Amino acid sequence: MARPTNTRFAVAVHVLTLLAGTSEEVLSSELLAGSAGANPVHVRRVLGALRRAELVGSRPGAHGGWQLERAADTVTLGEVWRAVQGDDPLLGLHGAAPECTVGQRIQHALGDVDRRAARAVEEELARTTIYDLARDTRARELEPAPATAL
Amino acid sequence: MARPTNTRFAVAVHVLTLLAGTSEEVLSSELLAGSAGANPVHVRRVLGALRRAELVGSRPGAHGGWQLERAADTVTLGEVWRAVQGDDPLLGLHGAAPECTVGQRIQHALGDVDRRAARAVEEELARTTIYDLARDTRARELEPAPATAL
DNA sequence: CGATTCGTATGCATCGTGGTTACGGTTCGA
DNA sequence: TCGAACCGTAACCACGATGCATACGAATCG
Repeated sequence: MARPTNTRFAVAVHVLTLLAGTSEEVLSSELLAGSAGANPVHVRRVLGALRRAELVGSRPGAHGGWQLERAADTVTLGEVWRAVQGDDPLLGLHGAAPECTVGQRIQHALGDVDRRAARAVEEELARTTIYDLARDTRARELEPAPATAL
Repeated sequence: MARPTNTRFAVAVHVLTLLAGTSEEVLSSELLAGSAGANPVHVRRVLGALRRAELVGSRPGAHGGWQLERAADTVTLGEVWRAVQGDDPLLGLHGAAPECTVGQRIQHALGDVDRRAARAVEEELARTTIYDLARDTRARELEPAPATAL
C-alpha cells in the first residue's frame, strides 16, 4: 500500500519499454539493469515473473539476453501488474479480534472492497500498452528537447 | 504496493464502522483497539489522520473518547483512503539512471500512470460509505448465524 | 575449451510498520 | 483540590519486506 518501496512494477515497465524500443535482437540483463538503475539480479527476478506470464523470453549463453514474446501493442500495463503483483492485497488487511463477530464481518467486507479496488487498478492500467510508452518515449527522444522541459 | 503490511486503512475503516454503529456518545481508543486487534497508540495515530480530515473528533479527559464528526452515509471509503494514505504513490516508483533520457521519460510516464491508478482506486472506494458497512454488519449481526458460516 | 549470460541461492543492509513504554495535558467526579 | 481516566505524542524496539552483493552452476556460442 500502499506506500510501496516496491519497485518491481516500475522496473518491469521500464525494461519492457526498452525491449519494445530496441532494434537489437536481445538485450542483456546487465544492460537493462544499468538503464533501470537496478542490479542485474533484481532485473532477472522481475523478468522471471514476466516470463512465467509469457510476456518475455530469455536465451542463455553467450550473446544471450531477453526479448519480447508478444507484440508491444498487445501488452497492457494491467497484465504487467498482474504478472508482477499477483493476487497480493492492494489496500492491506488487518487482524481483528477473533471473538468479535462485528470485526469478522468488517474483514469480510474489506476483502470485497480490496478486490474491487484491485480490479479498478487493473482496468485503468489496461488502458495503456507498452507500445504506448515506447512510442511516446521514442517520439520525445527525437525532439530537440523542448524549451519547457522539466 | 503494494504488498502492504500496512493496516492503517483497514484499522481506519474498522474503527469508523464501530463509531457509526454504536449508541454510545464516544468510544475510547482502548476499546476500539481491542476490537480492531491493534494497540491504542496505533489506533490513536490512525484516528489522528482522520481527525485532520475532519471525519472524527476526540474529547480528552475522563469519559472522553472519539466520535464521528459527519453522518456515516456521507463518509466514503475514498475519503478515508485519502485521509490515511495521502498522496503516496500507489504503484511504486524507481530510480532510473539519470543519464538516460529514455529512463527519465519512462519515469514521467509512470508518474502519470500512478496518478491515474490512484484516482481509479479512490473512485471505486467512493462507491461505498461507512454507513453501508455499518448497516451490513449490523444486519448480519442480528441473523442467527447462517448455516453455511465458516 | 573458454567466454558470456542466464538462473538461483544465500547473506546482508536498509527501511517501513506497528508494538511498547513513557510522560504531559485535559476533563470529570469524589 | 486531588486523583482517575483519556487523549497526544515522542522515543525506542522488533519484525518483516525489499533490494543489493556475491557466488556458483548451467547453457550457449566461438
